[in-house]
Amino acid sequence: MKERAAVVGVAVDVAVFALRNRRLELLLGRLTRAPFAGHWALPGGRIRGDESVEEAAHRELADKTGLDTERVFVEQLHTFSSPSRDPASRCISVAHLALVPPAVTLRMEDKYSALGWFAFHELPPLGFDHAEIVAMARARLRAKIEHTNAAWSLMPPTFTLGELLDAYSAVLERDIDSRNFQRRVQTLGLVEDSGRMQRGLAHRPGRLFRFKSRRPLDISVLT
Amino acid sequence: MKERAAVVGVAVDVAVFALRNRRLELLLGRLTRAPFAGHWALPGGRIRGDESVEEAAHRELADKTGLDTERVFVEQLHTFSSPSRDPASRCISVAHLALVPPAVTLRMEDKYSALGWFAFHELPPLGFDHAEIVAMARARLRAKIEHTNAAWSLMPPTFTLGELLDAYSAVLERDIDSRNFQRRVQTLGLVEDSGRMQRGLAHRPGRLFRFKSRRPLDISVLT
DNA sequence: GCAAAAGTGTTGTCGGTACACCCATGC
DNA sequence: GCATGGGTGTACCGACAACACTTTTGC
Repeated sequence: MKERAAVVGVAVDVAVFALRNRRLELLLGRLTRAPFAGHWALPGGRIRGDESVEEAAHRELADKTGLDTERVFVEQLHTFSSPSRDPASRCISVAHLALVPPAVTLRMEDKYSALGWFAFHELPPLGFDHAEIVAMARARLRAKIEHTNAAWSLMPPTFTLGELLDAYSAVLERDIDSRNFQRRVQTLGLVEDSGRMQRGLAHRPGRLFRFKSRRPLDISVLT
Repeated sequence: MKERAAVVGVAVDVAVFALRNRRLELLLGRLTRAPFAGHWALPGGRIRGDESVEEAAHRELADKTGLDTERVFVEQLHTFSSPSRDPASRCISVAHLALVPPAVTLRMEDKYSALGWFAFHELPPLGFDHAEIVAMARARLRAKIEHTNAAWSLMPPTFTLGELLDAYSAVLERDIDSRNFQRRVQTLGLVEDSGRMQRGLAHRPGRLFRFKSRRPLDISVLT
């Protein structure tokens, strides 16, 4: 092999997070092909000749979830490039972080024998170096939630402030004072009252809000 | 071309920053080979078969500056992958951010006809998409300086608190109250008095400090 | 003495945290 | 009534910005 022209494959892998059952869940597929056939892994695959890695990540996500580019938060995370990370062939992976709303219908492909959501604290063993990718994605998610409005992407179209708090609380894994949280979100002026309320609960119903804009902002809802 | 097995080259490019002449400067090389022969560009090149992109970035840096891995801050920045970014061949670039101390002796290679430091606000036109890389590196640098102790890597072995302030001030491009800055750095307890003082200046000499540890920390010296 | 940068002390203000308290719904 | 979560008001407290003031050098 000529040193200066190493043959290297380029793939993308996407850590897709959603809030389901009031906890953080991650999307995984069960691989059908070697290496790591039978193992669970992040959705991903080789990039094509005419697309950037971002386009490849969006394509992967659209293939699996049917979600279009507009409704999903996707951000490049890190490029993993250890020469030994793929035992079958030299292949680097440009890992991405994606955040999607709770209601998503999955679509299978022949590359996977199964596709499903896993509670973040109950993940199966993962193929390749995906455990490392997941750890970094988790850390990045925490940082994004703390310092930006990335939680927007995890919410359905309308939600109560209590549900928004649940999102923050699930990602940060700590309790947040709901009273201070409410005030803070309201005074930031980034949500607007949808005019509707929750119904049919055994407690005082909350107002249903929606985001004024889905635009990403470097605004911390916390401190 | 088969869609699933696109032939893609993988390169690294490194945005190397240093503080020289009390301002922020960037290391550039003048390319000798097409495309963009004669243009200035970030130091970089293809990765080899047996190394990760981080190792390739460190190798580039060692080749150009002689600095070893211990004395340099290097961090992956972003992977640039537009199919049209290199007009000669499909090649993605894993861009890195590097911070080095002021006293560095450069070493030329045949890949470049010149190698030198440029004041950040007086950069020449750059080849490839390196202007975009530089912009992102600059933004990342600002964020690192604000939220971590990354400035450590820009300082010589000993320095006065005034010089440390100059570093922050040059990167953030704003004035900082030197009195509050002093107190803050001292009370953080991350520097220690070297016992020596500045000499030969037309004003009160400052104490020379050194960092207790070069370890990267997520500690903000500012607010 | 004067200029310039190194340091120290003090004060006011802003923002977050903690928490007491009331409201609305189903059962 | 009771349980549960929604929502409002307020007081304390610490961190930081602002700035007055002193110190130490070279000329």
